Amino acid sequence: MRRGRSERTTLMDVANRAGVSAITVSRVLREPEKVSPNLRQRILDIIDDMGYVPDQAARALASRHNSTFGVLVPSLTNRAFLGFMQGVEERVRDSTFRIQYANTHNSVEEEKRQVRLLMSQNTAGIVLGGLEGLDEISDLIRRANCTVIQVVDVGIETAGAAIAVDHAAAAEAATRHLLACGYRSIALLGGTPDERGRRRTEGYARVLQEAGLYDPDLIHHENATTTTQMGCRLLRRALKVRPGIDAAFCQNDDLALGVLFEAQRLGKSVPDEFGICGYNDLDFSAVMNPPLTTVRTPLFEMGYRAGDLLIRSAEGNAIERQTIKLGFELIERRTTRKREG
Amino acid sequence: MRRGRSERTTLMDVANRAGVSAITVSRVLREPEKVSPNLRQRILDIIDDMGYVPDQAARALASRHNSTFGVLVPSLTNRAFLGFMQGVEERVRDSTFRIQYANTHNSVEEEKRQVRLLMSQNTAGIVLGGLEGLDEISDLIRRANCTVIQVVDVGIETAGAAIAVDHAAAAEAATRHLLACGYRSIALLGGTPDERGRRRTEGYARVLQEAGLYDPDLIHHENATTTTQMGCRLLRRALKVRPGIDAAFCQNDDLALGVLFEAQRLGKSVPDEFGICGYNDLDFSAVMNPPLTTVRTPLFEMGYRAGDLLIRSAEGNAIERQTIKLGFELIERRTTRKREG
DNA sequence: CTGTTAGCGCGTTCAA
DNA sequence: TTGAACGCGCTAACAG
Repeated sequence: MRRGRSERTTLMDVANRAGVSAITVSRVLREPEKVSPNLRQRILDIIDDMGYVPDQAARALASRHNSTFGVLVPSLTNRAFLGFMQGVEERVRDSTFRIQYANTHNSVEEEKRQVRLLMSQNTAGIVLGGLEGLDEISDLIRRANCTVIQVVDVGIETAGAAIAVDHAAAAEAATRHLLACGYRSIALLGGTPDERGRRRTEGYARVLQEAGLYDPDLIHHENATTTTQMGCRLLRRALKVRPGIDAAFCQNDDLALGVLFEAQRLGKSVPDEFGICGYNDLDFSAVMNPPLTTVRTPLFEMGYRAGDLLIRSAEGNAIERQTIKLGFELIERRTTRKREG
Repeated sequence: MRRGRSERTTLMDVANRAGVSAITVSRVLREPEKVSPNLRQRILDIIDDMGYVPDQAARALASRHNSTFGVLVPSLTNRAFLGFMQGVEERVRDSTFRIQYANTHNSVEEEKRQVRLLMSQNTAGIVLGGLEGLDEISDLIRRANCTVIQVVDVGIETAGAAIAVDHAAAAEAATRHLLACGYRSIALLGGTPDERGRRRTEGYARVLQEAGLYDPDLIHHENATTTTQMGCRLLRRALKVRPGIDAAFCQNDDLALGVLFEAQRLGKSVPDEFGICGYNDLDFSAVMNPPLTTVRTPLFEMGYRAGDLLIRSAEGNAIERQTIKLGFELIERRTTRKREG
């Protein structure tokens, strides 16, 4: 039995054994209907017997295309991106395309490296889930020989097609809701402030400024991906700086979960004494005690639409520079009081 | 300006512009010290200016190797795998290798397809995070022309190197702990029962059988990835079938979180009336109210070690058929009573 | 339905 | 330090 780094079986090996030419074996694999049934079956048996696996590098080189999509996400630990990835998968799953993910760790440099790597592989299409270094990367995108779908915020100039959500407006809606519930000192808690986060912060600040309630000392970030433990820490920190805060708008539901736990531990009753609003409507949010008021972003759909654009483009449809704008929804549950009036 | 699917810039284009031969440009990229500084810089400038990106397919075909590792996980939604993936990343991050992930959706067929795809690309190494269809896949592994690291349970025959954890023993420890706390009717709650899950179930069943407390109607699964909402549903189902259950051993902490929420809603006090033990010690487990008793598995380290094996192997070290066995730890927190006696 | 010829873009090998 | 010739494994285009 062969083992380890043995020489690879090639198309030619199979062809020799079958007594046909290489192209016939190639056809059996790609256009089986063009080969007579008998011969086809005989070759398939030989392929199976020899354990032949086509070399994608050679295939990609010869045909000048590749049947995998690259999906770049800035973080693997942020559950928001998981919802997004599931959407892409769902759409791509029963096509002939495969997906490969890569993690850019919120780094523009890494993102550029990964985009280059994907381009180097003649990837059929790329989804860019991040939102950093847009200027630096748009040059790369323009030069790409494949479709690139960007997931961005509204109002951002993109080099190609894009899926956009208005994060600033979503944050405004959440902040307005907290005000409408009668909360007056609303903290903003978040992790590494990426572009999306900055836009949410803007929306939050705008509403509080209008209401004359803005205070920069209400804003707290840690430089890492959001976690539930971080939520606990941020609430303590916020309370230390401004003991009078009566609500928190969290940049992600996992933070909100931690805030709830910590508030309970501090003896603050939610929502009466302290209001919490999350972001993204993750799995656990609906079943917490009390259930979490949050902003639902169409994570899955964003992924699905991105996958759809990729596939349609790969099938030869021009998708050009369209930007698909998707909405959000404020889900009022029980971590905020009933609205006044 | 060039845009869209323009012809790709090749090594030859760069060489022509520089007035040198292709191989010199190739050397600038791979063995810069072998090209005179002046020429090197001039070529680098041209490469930059033309936006040349080497074609990995051609490179892989010519050199017969590739500098990316493939990491296959059965699920993206299971946070346990995220910890694992982070471990791999951490080890691989500042090497010259890149990582590409693929999701096998707990499907043996998909796993085989992905392994074939990776092999087709002459991937430098593969990590197999799943644990399904081992027999069917070991043939593929043996034929692989790259190192394959499997993440498995102890006692499983693997074709190559492996990282193993004794899931049955971990489940035994958890179940024994619940018994020691005085719980007598212990439900087992889980998602899609993969091989790991089956082994945990075995460990759980063994301990309860010894104690004369085993009852198949205590075991509940849903055929999907575990979620917090699933935890709520499973607890209700378990209580409907056996109203007298006084504890739950959950196959994953997110289930345990849901079980806690649901128990609170049902007015059951945790840990006095109802005990909960989780699995994996996820981020939120330490800060829940009350904090979760759980089994900590070395997810990050498993990934780190897998990445390490891959790199050492790619650097030419023989890593052969070793199996690295890693331990687990029962973390006693407050969702279980103090042990009796 | 099957085969022949040519070449994808690069790295290896050997020579200058 | 640089280059020429060749081939990696496969597919496109055209023949038969």
